[in-house]
Amino acid sequence: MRDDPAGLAEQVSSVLRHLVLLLRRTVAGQPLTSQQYGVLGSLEPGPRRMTELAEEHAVQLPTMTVQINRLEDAGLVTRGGDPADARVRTARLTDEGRERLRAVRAARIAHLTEELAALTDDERATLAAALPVLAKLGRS
Amino acid sequence: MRDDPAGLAEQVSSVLRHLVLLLRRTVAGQPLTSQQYGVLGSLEPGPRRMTELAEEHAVQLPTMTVQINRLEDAGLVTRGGDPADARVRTARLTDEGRERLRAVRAARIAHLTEELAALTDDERATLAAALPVLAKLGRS
DNA sequence: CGGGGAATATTAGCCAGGCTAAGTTAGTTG
DNA sequence: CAACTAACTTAGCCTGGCTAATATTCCCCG
Repeated sequence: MRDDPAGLAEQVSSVLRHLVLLLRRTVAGQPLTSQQYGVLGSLEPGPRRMTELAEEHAVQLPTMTVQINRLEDAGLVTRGGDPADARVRTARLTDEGRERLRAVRAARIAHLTEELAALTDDERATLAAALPVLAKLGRS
Repeated sequence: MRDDPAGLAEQVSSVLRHLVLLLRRTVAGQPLTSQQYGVLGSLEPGPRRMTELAEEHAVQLPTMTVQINRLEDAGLVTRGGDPADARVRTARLTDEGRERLRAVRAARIAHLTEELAALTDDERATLAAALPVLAKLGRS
């Protein structure tokens, strides 16, 4: 019963639910919601336009507008424009935003590292082997 | 660099983000939100009390109250009581709720099954091996 | 017993984060 | 140059979290 796709699907579904709850707990109480953290992460390489951000986060444009508004109010990003097209607006990290991103990322990695440290070497190896497979899911 | 917990943590973190987005897409447009689906799933074996449901879903009691209110309005669950303790209230699936749960679950499993069918046997085996490890994360 | 604290739920009011619809401003094109 | 399209923003609604404030009911101890 473990190698048929349908049976496996049920197990995967159940594990995914568990991981979602885990992530929720990991994020609770941090100074950034996971969505805000995600957006900041997208800005790390440099300024991005609103439409790009919305697409990358699988979200409608108005939703991203509001997110950026909040981040701007918090002083973590600033808005800019494109000299070649006055319709487009860009968001860019402020220094404070970059620092905040760094700190939150460090906290998350530390948290996960702790979880992983509780596993055996074998378990970590098994997990590492499966990551590329998980990453493939949904790429179709 | 692949077997130190910290490096692994970064990879896991990234894959988790991907999976969260995948789940979001899977759920979009279905006749039940993932939270409602989750609650209905908890009711499948039989009536449950509010506190139990809240704990199981890692949510405060008032949040669960509201969820059940909505499901009740939708005709998918009914409330009951405990003859032995008049303080407790229980939620139970209606026939319609049971049918809805069945349909949504089938759709989700079908979707995941499709994803999994696109993998090779080896990849499925790798994934299956890693599921118990993933399930262990956060149990500490 | 009976009165007070603990347990169980609910309601109310707040916020984040989705959505669609409608409005604005700037390019593009016939 | 008028009309369409593209890029955003604003407004208004919903779900789903939270805490604080009630109600009820149970239970224990004096």
